[in-house]
Amino acid sequence: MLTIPFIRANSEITIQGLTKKHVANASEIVHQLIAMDDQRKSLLQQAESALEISNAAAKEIGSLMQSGQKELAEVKRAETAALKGTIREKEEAAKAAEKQMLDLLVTLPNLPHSSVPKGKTAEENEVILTWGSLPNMQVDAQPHWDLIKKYDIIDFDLGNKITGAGFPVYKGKGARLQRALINFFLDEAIKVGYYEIQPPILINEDSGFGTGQLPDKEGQMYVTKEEGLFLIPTAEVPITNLYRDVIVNEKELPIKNVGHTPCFRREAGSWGAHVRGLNRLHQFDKIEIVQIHKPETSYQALEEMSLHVQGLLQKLNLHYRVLRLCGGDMGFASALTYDMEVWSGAQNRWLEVSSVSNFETFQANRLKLRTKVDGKSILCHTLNGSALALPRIVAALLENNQGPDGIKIPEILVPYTGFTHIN
RNA sequence: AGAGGGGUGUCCGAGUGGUUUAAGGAGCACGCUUGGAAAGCGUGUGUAGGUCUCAAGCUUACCGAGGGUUCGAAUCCCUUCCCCUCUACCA
Repeated sequence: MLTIPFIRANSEITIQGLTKKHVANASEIVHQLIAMDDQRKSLLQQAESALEISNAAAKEIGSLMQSGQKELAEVKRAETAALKGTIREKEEAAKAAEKQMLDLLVTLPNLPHSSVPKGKTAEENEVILTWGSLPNMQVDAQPHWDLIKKYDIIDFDLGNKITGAGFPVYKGKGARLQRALINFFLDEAIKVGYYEIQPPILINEDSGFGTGQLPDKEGQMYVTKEEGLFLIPTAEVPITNLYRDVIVNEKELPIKNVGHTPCFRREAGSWGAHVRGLNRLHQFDKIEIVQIHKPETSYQALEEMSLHVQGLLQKLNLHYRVLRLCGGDMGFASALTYDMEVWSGAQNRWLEVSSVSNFETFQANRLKLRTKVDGKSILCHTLNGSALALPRIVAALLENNQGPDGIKIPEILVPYTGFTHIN
C-alpha cells in the first residue's frame, strides 16, 4: 500500500507510476485521495477538539465529586452530556472518511521502479540475459506428460480420483526426485546465509492483507469453511507476515529467510491449451526466499537474489533466460520483478520457474514492518523470490535429459536422489 | 471439547468507575561522581494520528482485539482471539 504522505508529496510521480502500471484515471484517483485525506483531517480535528473539552469537563466533575460539591458537578454533567452527540457524530464521520480513503488506497498497485519497461503484455518484457544453449533433443523427444506415464512417476489420474484436476500424485522415483529437489534448494539457500523457516500453510485474513493477497485476490485462494483460513498460495505470505507489526532492530537487518511449503492456487479460469501436465497445478511445492532490508540496500539484495536463483539453474544445467517484467505484466505489490524461465525441450517453449521481486515499502506499509534509523521509525523494504518452484523444473529436467537409457539426473542431484537415471 | 484462571509499557508487576497525567521495580540511554569501573545520585526512556516552516510545545487514541454503558473505563457489560491449569481426546 502506498502511503498518503508520499502521495501528497509526490503526486506527479505517483500518477506517472500508476499510469505505467496501467491504472485507468490515475490522475483523478490521486487527486481524489488527497481530497479525501483533507476531509479526514478536518473531521478528525473537529472530533478531537470536542473530545478535549469533554475530557477537561470530566476531570473537573471528578474533582468536584471528590470535594463533595455534588450540585456543581450535576450542573457540569448536564452541560457535557450535550457534547456526546457531537463527538460521536464527528468521530463516526472521520472514521467513515478514513475508511473511504483506505478502500480506494488499497486498490492501487505499487509504483514501478524507474528501470521497469513500459508495456502491457508479457511480449513486452525485456530479456536481460540468456544462459546456456538449447538441449540436444532426439527427434522423437516426448513432452513430460508422456514421460511421467512411461516411467510411472507422476500420476494425474490418481490425483483426479482422490482430489481433482491439478493435484498430481508423485510416486517412486518421482516422489524421491521431489524430495531431492526440495533438500537441494534448501541446502543451497542455507549455504549462502538464509535461515530456514517452516511456517503454517494456513493463514488468517490479516496475513493475507499484509502481503497483498487480500482484499481482491481471495478468488485465487482456497478457504476453510469453518475457520475462514486461507491455504497459502506461496510461502511468501506466512514468512513475510512473521514480521507484521514488528519494529525490527536495525542491527538484525538484513533478514534472510528460506522456507519450503506446498502452495495452493485455485487458478480460477486460467485453464487452457498451454497448461497441460505440470505446467500449471492447484498444488505444488516451492522453496521461497524472503529478505527484509533497509531501503538503501534492497536493490543490491534483489540482484543477489536473482544471482542465487540463476546459480541453482546453472547447477542443474538448465538453459534459462532472465526477464525484467514490464509495467503491465508485473504483480500488484512489486516495484521491480525479474522472472526466470527455463527452456522446455519437448514443448519448445520457455517456462517460468521463478519470480524475484522488490516490494520496497508496499508490503511493509500494510504489515507495519519498521526499523529505527537515528531514532526515527521508517518502513523496511521486503523482497522475495522462488528458489525454486518444483513442477516446471521437473518438467524441464524430464524433457531435456531424456535419452535411450531413460532420464538422466543432473550430477549435483544424485547425492540427493540416490539414483542416476529414471528408467 | 468441558470447567476454572489469566492477557497492563522493553521486561517484571500494582491497579475493580474520578489528581492514573498507568504506582513501584528491573533494564536501557545520557549526565554527575571515579584514576578506571561498580555502587550511588540525577534525568530521560513506547506507537500512531493531528497541529506546527523546523524543533519544542500542545493535543487525540492505544492496558490482547472489536463494540457498548457513563460526564468520566485498564477497571462494568457484550462479542472475539490468545495463553495457563485440570479433565477429555489424541500423533
